[in-house]
Amino acid sequence: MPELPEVETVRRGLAPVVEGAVVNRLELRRSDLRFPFPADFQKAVEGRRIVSMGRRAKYLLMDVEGNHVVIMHLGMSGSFRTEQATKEGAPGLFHHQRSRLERHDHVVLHLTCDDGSQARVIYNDPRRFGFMLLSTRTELDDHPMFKGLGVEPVGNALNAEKLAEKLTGKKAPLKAALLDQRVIAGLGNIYVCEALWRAGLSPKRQCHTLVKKTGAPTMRLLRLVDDIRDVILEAIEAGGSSLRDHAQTDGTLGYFQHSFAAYDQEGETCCKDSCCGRIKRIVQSGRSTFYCSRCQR
DNA sequence: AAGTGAACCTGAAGGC
DNA sequence: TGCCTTCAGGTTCACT
Repeated sequence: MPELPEVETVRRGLAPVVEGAVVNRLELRRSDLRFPFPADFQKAVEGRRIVSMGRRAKYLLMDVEGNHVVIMHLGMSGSFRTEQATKEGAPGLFHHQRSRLERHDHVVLHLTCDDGSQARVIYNDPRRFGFMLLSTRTELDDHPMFKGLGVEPVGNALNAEKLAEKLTGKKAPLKAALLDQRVIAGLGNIYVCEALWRAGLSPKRQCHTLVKKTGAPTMRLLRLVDDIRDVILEAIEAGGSSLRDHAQTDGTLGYFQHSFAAYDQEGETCCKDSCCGRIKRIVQSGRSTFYCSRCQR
């Protein structure tokens, strides 16, 4: 479930539970996900207070007292859920309120929250493309995972001039460039398809055609930047997209999937104003692209 | 150098 | 029912 809006939704779900909480125990139920867990993972986290839960692109960043930062990525199928004991319940009751752990629950954070209640934060990931790594606040920007990462698609970081720079001279299809995390960090297959549909741009169009000879962005690139920003903000607002599993840590579903105009809409009529084309599915560098060949040029 | 495709891993869905 | 194939929100690595 992991493009930027889904990761941001997870961050917002986790923050109120984990911020200010002390990690009593970090339970690792296997030795690795995509990568082995850091050797000193438990030592860095156990007994310490969690300062904040942040995000960069599709990465979750958990700041722990003592300068450590846990870098977390959800891969394709990673999700978090939280369980909290009610404050009213006697401490002993908590044990009975907990659900059983399920298949693919790989990591459990046992917490004492800042209001004194007990909680568990459980990471589940069937495909194990996700990972957890350790860094420090001071070294974070130099971490190989973040070095070379592009700008965030929302806020002031993304602007047409900067994007034009990245696309100049590139013959690659637009779809591939927008998926490239070194260009813009946080977009994935869904939101690239949606942004291109909104901007009326073909995913097959070559990147350099959106840049003037002078290196300045074309009108169409300006439009694309706005559409990227809009679609990401709307998706965050909707709590992300829930496809095969839950997007939110309390088990509720995001609902942006009901707003898809292109993604996973193969065969549907294009709902752009006066366009009555059909959404097609093609494959680009091994991944599905959904678009309307009538209005996306 | 840049661009495409396979690989990593499991589960769900569809066809026969 | 079961078996087989295909596909999935990501990233990296090995080939043209």
